[in-house]
Amino acid sequence: MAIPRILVVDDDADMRSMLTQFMRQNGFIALPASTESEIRRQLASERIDVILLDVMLGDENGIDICQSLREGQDVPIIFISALSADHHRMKGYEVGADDYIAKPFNPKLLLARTKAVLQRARRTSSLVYRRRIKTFEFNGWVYDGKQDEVRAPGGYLVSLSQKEMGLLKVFLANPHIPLTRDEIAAALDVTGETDGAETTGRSIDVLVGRLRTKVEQTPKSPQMIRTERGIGYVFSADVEMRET
Amino acid sequence: MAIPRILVVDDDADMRSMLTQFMRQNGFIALPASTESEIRRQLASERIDVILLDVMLGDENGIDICQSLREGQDVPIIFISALSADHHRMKGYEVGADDYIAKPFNPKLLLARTKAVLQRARRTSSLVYRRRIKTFEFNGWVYDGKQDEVRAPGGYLVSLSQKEMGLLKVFLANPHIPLTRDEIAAALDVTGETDGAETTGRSIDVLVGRLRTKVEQTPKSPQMIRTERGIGYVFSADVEMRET
DNA sequence: GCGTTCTGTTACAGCATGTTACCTTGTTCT
DNA sequence: AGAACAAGGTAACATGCTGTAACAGAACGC
Repeated sequence: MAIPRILVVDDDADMRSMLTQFMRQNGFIALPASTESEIRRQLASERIDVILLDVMLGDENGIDICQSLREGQDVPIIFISALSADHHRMKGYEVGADDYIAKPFNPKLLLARTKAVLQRARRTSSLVYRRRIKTFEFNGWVYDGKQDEVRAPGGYLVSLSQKEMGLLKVFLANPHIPLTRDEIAAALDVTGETDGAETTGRSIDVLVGRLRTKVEQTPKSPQMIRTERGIGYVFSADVEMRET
Repeated sequence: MAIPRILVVDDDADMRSMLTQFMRQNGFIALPASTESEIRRQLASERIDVILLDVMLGDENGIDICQSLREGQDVPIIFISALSADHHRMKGYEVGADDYIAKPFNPKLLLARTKAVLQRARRTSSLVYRRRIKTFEFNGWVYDGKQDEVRAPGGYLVSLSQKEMGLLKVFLANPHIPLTRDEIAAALDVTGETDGAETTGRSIDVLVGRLRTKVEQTPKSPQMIRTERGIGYVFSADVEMRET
């Protein structure tokens, strides 16, 4: 594919130029921006493949910007932030970011994540569920994004742990697409301190098993969450998404 | 038949010219294209026997293109991709590709596959079952593509392993056509890293045997999956396909 | 601080798949 | 027809992958 174009958004001039230079040295086309209006101007005039967005932009708030961009756009967004507190906020609040990196960050990690996000975007919808989509329906089940809760076919509320819920959302955002354990892990640990390549052991398997016991009628012969031997897992139910 | 005409689709100019030249040196007529609209223009104005399609086409997505081409056309398509992750996607999501090659690819392999696809196309429908076909019926048996499950004449669910299921699908897509072990192996492992010529040993035989024990009433004298001595196997039942 | 819930790790058991070896069946040549 | 050979069938084994129970540490709520 053509060279990826990255929009670097930061109101601190040093940081901005540092980032753009770094990305350029690594084979990307990096464009700087410092305010929301600049972002919009760039988006309108150029093809942009991914946005690196500092959470704290002086007056403007990165999270708000992200959400408002999401209204119309579908460009992948990676957040950068110094505050570990933001972390938690992002986790709970579904902002619509595709990934998240803490400052000071490991350059290699930033590169790895950027590439991962690009690849993902190129293929299909991104791994991360988007905020504006409010509800998912599958096989009579409903995930209500507003309440962040899941209901079984009868309408009964099913309580999932955070990770289980996260995993389900990853599946819902990628129905019929086989996901590797690594991809799932990357999508779940927005925090992931580890370098890209590593495996977390069998934790994904166990998590999948736990989710199956809660959402599959017969966990022993799963209908929705299928195993792809040697590859990973696929969510094989048709998923309907609604915004209302 | 006349000289085969190949449409080489890649947005990277170097890659495109490399591929077209290579194919020309090997006796094909190669036509370049870089966008979906170019593909459609070529298809409309020329006879095209096979399309080599890069999965990643900058803005446009090869997989989407493939699917949309499939709506109207039946031209064989061979995917080319650098990402081994795409692999998995293609496997799960039944895209309608006829074959798949990883980049960097072995030129000999590319040639072999292209020729194989051409021959196949000359015979009948391609080896790969198409996603839009939802259901196959044969001898009272039903393969339900939506659930990806198989039911015996009484309506009983029969559990097949992934490979067994894959093999069955290959047969269903090619009823009455003798398939060599190589063809079957190629259709099953979309991964096929091995060079074209090799045999995988007896694994196909064993797999056929296993499938027979599950779907043949009398596995000892198989009715549907017949052996063609010195050649391979034929699925000799009439298959009815439905989309609903 | 203390119990509860969540999450990751480990270990073991059970499949799925490929390989090998031996047997059966079919073919070919005298 | 019979011997010699080739090709396919399949049981038995080997291996690697997955499911899951059980444990331990971490996170959380009160």
